[in-house]
Amino acid sequence: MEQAYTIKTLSRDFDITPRALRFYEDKGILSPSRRGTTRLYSDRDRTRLKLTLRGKRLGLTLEECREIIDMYDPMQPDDSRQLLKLCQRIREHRFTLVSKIKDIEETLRAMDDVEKDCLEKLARNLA
Amino acid sequence: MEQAYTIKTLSRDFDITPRALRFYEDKGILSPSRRGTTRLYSDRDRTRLKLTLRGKRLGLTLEECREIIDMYDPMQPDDSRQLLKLCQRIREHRFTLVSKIKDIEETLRAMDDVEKDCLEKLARNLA
DNA sequence: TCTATAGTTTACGTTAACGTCAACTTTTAA
DNA sequence: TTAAAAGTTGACGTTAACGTAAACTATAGA
Repeated sequence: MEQAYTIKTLSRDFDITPRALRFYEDKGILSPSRRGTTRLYSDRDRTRLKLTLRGKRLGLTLEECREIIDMYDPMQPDDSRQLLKLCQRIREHRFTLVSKIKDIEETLRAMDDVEKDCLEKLARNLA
Repeated sequence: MEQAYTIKTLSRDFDITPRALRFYEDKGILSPSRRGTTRLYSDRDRTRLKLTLRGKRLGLTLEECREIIDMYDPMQPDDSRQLLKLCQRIREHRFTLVSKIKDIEETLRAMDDVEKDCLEKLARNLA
């Protein structure tokens, strides 16, 4: 069954402000229905929000988040031309994500080195 | 031997504007020396810049980049107290990086699903 | 019924990360 | 020597992503 969320519960669940949720609506990321004048968020809104926040953590802008989420939204076209385009976009996106992982792994390696030096110094200090 | 880079070559090498380099200097990330009034960037500046841009790609602010880079900068203290603190910061940082990798991996999985659906639809269209 | 609590819109404020002049100096190549 | 190219310092402009305050409305519980 379709669950509906108020702006407060959703903001609590994801630890963001109501202001942010309204802002995301302005940007076309969320599109809650209304009971009277009050916003009611659907499960679809919920997952789109989740994806948005994940994208943000990875350094994407809200606009980029929206593009990608729209692109992957369940309702895919039947048009072969569009489908092919989607596949290509996926390839590109995968590429940037993989290179991001590489960035992170390089950073982790550097951190390991520093940590090693650090522990060695500590050891010498204790000796 | 110590290499020195002009603002133009450095901006070309990393594909950013001179304005950005001056801005990073304002923010305490770079500290080029001067020949007269002209900036001369060292190898240290170069690696700090590289790390900064990597941090940016991962969604860090310039301030966060600076903090982390300063923290990891070769000249580590000898004070055990400081060294221990550094180790703890490394642990925390490692944690956020690892969770970022998880975010990416989840995204990649979702992309795989979409791609699969996409290719299946394409196949049906051709049949 | 009345008040407290959520919710709404409108609008201006703020911070980060530069872009974009403008006005000036310095250096390099012809 | 002189003109073009590169560099410098202000200073103001811009965009993203909200924060914040004001002024108002709706609704739910005592």
